[in-house]
Amino acid sequence: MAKSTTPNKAAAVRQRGVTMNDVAKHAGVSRTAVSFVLSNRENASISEETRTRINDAVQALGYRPNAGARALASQRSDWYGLVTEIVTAPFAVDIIKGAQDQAWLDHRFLLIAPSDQADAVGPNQGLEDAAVEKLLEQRVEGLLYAATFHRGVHVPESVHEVPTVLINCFDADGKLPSIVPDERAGGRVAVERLLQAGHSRIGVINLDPRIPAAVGRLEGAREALAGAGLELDPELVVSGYATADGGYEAACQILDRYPKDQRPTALFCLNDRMAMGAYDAIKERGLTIPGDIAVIGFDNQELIAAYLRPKLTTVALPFEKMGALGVQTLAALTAGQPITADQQLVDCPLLERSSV
Amino acid sequence: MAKSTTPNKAAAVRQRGVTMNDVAKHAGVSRTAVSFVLSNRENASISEETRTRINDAVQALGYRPNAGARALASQRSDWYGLVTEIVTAPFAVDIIKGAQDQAWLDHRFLLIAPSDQADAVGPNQGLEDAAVEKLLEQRVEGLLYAATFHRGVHVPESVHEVPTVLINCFDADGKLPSIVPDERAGGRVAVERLLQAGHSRIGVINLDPRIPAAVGRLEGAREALAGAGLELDPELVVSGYATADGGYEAACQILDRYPKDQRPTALFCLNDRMAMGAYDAIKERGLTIPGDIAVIGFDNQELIAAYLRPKLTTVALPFEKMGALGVQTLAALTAGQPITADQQLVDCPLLERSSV
DNA sequence: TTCGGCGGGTAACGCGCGTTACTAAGTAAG
DNA sequence: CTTACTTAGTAACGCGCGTTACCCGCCGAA
Repeated sequence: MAKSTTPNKAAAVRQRGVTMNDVAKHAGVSRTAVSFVLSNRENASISEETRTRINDAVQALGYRPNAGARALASQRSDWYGLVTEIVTAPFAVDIIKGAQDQAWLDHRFLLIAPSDQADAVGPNQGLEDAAVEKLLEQRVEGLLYAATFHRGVHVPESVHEVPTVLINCFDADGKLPSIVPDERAGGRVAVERLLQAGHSRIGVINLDPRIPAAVGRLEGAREALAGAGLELDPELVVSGYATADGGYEAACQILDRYPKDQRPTALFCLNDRMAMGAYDAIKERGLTIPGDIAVIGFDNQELIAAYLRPKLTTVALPFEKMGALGVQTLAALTAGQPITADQQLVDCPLLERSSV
Repeated sequence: MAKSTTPNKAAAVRQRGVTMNDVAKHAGVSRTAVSFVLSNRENASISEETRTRINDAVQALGYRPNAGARALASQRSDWYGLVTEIVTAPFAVDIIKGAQDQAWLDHRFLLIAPSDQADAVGPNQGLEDAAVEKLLEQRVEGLLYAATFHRGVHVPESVHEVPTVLINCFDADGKLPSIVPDERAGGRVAVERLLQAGHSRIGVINLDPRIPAAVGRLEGAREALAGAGLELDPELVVSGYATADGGYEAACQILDRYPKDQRPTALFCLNDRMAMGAYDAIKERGLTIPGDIAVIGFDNQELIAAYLRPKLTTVALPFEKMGALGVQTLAALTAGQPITADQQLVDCPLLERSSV
């Protein structure tokens, strides 16, 4: 095939890398000694002199340990598997970042495999099972299972063979530990912020009321209002599609329904995309943000929130933190901590920008 | 530590998984036979009967091959390494998706390691080298190196130990093959679209003129105009920060500089964030999109382009395709194809929405 | 002198699997 | 009846490393 003379060393002869044995010979010691030094065992007695001889040999030969062989011999791979639809539908990528960073700190590797939960009945049916299977073949020590949006999920059977933690979703069968955003506290903090800014008549642009996010955030809003001695006016809550268009329409409804002096002075949009649409509705009516109407969002989709004009004050979904926490939890489990099915709630911090 | 009685099988006794030997015993044959069957070797002669006996045993015992051991014995890992800052700054996540999908098809695994090119002088100095080192310890057969935005990069020395392909960036030292978007063709197609819609006076909101994306896209715009017998009026090209604010200001300049009848009727924004700002400037002046001013963007940042109102017509950066192509190219290299330093250009398709 | 302990190592087994001999029985050709 | 060739398999080595059991020489104590 390769007729050109351009060298491709790596492929031409898959050159035997330098092994521990080579190092041992070079240093004039046994391979065992090398092993002891490299994994600096406490109770091994190697003189300082040979120790440096060995280290020198490692340097000289450019020795690089073979992780696979080590895994085989030591019966531990230092790998976690992350199976997620985020690979196919990147919305919550920061989960990967958080998990990756934490894993890196813990000297572990993340094997990322694609899932496709979203249309598990579609053509990709089985992809997920296959992914888990592949990960188990790699002898991962634990599994992380992450979703793009907060919801209940059914996981493949085989995840139970190994410690598993769910991220941004929870086990519909109630057996596995999970890590999810504290939607309720987030909703509370959002509305409290509006109250604090002097608003008392607050419109809510709601998501599909059946999803956990909507339930939690709305509940939080209610709590915040209650804390100020107010109640949530059901008339001020309008649901819409979770898009800019949906937000636009919902905002139009709310804004046009009342005479000027009864109009809400603030909108709590349950996600940033809807806030984006609400912006248009508000501007279209010649109103200013936050002067006439304050807007607060949810999700902190950077691309929207940070680039809207004025920049959108919003509640952030703690993807990165959830990812990190997932790895930490998994580390505890693989270390032998008993597996329970509890949910860890992670705070959704308020991000102050300029729309309130 | 674990005082609770909740079981944690996986950690309690790291139970020896069932091995090929177990399967062999169960089927009453030698391990070799099992190996032959499982890797269904052509030239091995195993009777149909024992073949099914073995397969049955595999099923019965729930045997799962140990990928690590296989890699060790066969001297091939089936792993590619992907080192990228995308993990830390997710903008071009779709590269990962494309690569992942293709790898999956090729029965290979992607080991994703973080880089931090962006601030390679910062606290993460060395992260990248460490990442490559770790990947090599895992005996990856090839490396993918991806950047979040199109530019020249310097790669760690050790990548040369193994076939390597750059994605969305190119080797500043001119040694490695790379895969980059065809910015020029993209710029051309964008402006051609505007010309086709009848616009001849086109304003350009430019990026920092030094980056490859700006150079290419502008060049393409120039070509398109030349194709229509027009020239690019330098006065109509305004550079700004690559943000919504930058786009807003640049658009203001262009729109306010001319009397109504000399005003450009279309804006080519070199990225979607700037287009987002341009939208505001246009709407603020009581103008409509695309009625009074047509707008076309670049990048296809879904979160912006698909949610702006009207939805933004834009040129897509082919992240996913580049990722896939990266894996394919790597596959060819690891198969022995000679390594050359050429760049593969990938088309940037026009995405028609509603702003033209 | 003998015994035990200690510092400084090493031989050798096994991790789970791919692979290359090699064997043993059956069959066909000479 | 040999010889040769196929069919159906197996024994055994090695991949690179962790780990356990053991060994050897030396020194101080009994």
